[in-house]
Formats: sequence, structure tokens, C-alpha cells
Amino acid sequence: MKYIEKLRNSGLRPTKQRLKICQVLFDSEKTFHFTVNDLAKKIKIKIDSNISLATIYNTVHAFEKKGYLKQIPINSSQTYFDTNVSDHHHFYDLNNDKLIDLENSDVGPINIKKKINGKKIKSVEVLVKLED
Amino acid sequence: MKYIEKLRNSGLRPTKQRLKICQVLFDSEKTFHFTVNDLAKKIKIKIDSNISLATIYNTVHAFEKKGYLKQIPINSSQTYFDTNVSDHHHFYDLNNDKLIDLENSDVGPINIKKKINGKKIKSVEVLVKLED
DNA sequence: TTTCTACTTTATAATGATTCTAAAAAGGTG
DNA sequence: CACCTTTTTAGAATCATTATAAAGTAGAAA
Ligand SMILES: [Mn+2]
Ligand SMILES: [Mn+2]
Ligand SMILES: [Zn+2]
Ligand SMILES: [Zn+2]
Repeated sequence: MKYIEKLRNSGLRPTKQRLKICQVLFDSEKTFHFTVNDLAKKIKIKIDSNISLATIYNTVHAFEKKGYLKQIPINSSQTYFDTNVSDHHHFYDLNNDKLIDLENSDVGPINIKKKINGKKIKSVEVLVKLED
Repeated sequence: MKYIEKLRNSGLRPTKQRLKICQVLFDSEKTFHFTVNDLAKKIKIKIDSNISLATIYNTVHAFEKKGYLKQIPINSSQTYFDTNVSDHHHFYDLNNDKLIDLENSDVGPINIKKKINGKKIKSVEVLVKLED
């Protein structure tokens, strides 16, 4: 299985559960955005096995820490994650709570002119809110 | 009192509680960022009166809807609000969960080249995450 | 293979921000 | 004042997320 090494390299044991979650997250052609709830449903549908919510949370957070997933900064009752870990931005459709990718090339370079003493920039993310 | 009219013009009755919350939010020289919890503490300190949490939530949401406050898109366990309702951006310091304003002039114009059919842009916000 | 240990999973409880409820209080109008 | 509507409030409910701690598993060593 192709995810065993990916997990090992990150210091995560390739357990049955983690491998199945990898399948659901990373086997698809396109990247996608999801909440933990979305992911739990998807796992139940795609794979006929019960992975506990606690494990899904643990794994998602482990993947996030390792850089396999990104959190999307947004105000919502649930946290959104992204399997697209490249540097990019988002549209957020306020009418249906859906996220759409905005590639860097769709936004152009962002030049942060202000500097904060002793701090370095970790990420620069643009959120474009949409409405009808 | 200078907030009575502001409230009336927005269809909000100028109640004792709303006027006191206005004082705490809008009387200060500088704008600031806050969570509902922050605000509740500030109210208890600045004004010696008990305004219930429910009322603070109601009022903050009413003000947000009227455009007197802005929500800041960020992933945190609490929602952050901003008394600076001008178009601007933020630094978010991951080491202490503090927000710092980034004026439009500190970022330069952002040109969103991608369009979404039937949707219009409501806001464009940049979040710059900082670490030590 | 057997054993040992650290890591992982899981069901379940706890947490905590936010929202809901419904009764009491206050605002506004005539 | 009398009336009706809006607002406030204490407390309960909700619900995403995190913590707990017991049972299971992976990997390595013997
Ligand atoms: Mn996380
Ligand atoms: Mn709100
Ligand atoms: Zn994305
Ligand atoms: Zn601000």
C-alpha cells in the first residue's frame, strides 16, 4: 500500500484506520475541502468500516501537523480542512457554506509591506466571501 | 447620548444595555479586536453593571448585522470581532492568539481574477499568520 | 514465535462557546 | 396610564471538539 511509507516517514504507524482514512483523503483525483463530519460520512460510505470519531479527529490533526492537510481560516461552526496543501486561497460562498479554490495565479502576488518585530510570516491566505 | 441616534437609525432601540455596550466598544480612541468573553470582562470592569452574556451575544450580533462590527475569519475556539469596520486585513500571531491590523496600504491592491458565475464578491480579506 | 512496551483506537464523558427558551422587564406610542 | 412590542435575563440545551482511560495493536527484541 502506497501510504505506508508516507505514514512511516512522518513517524505515524500505518494502522488499518489511518490507511483507510488516507484512501478516502488522498486517493481521489481532485483535492477537496471537508469538515470532520463530512469525512466521517464519506468513510462510512466509501469503506464499510466503523472508525470512531475520536480516531478521525486524532488522525486529521496528525495529518495537519505533518502537512498532509491544511486548515482553512474561516468562521464557521465547524473547522474546514483542505487536502490541497499547496499555497492557495479560497472563495467562500455564504449562501451554501461551500469553499472553492483560488489558485495563486488567480490572485497575483501579495506583498506584505508591514513587518512585525521578531516574528516571521508563516502563511498568507486570502478569503473572498461570495453572495448571490 | 451620542449613540442613541446611531441605534435608532438602525432600528435598534437604545436600551441601557446597548448604550453601555456602545460605550465600551466605540468610545475608545483606537479600534480593537475582541471575543465575546473579552467584551464581557471589559464591560464588568469599565462599567459597574451586569449585562447578561445572552444580551452581549445578541447585541454583538445585531451590531455585526448593522455593520458596526466585523467578524474576523480565523480558526479559533472563539469568534473574534473587530471594531474597525473599514476594509482591512490582519496578522494573526500564533504564539499568543493576538490579532494586529494590516491596513490596505500595507498589502497593496488585490486583484481577484477568477469569477464565479452568478456570485458577487462581498469581501476580500487577507490573514497573515505569524510565528516566532 | 513469544514477549514486552509504546502507540493507537475506542466508547464515553467532559468541556466550552454559542444558541435557545420562556418569563419578567423595559421601551415606545397614543 | 394602558397597551403592545421588543429586549433582557437566567438557565437549559446544543454541538463541535477534546479528554479519559481501558482494551487492542504494531513493532522490535529476545
Ligand atoms: Mn487542529
Ligand atoms: Mn454572528
Ligand atoms: Zn483549497
Ligand atoms: Zn482589525
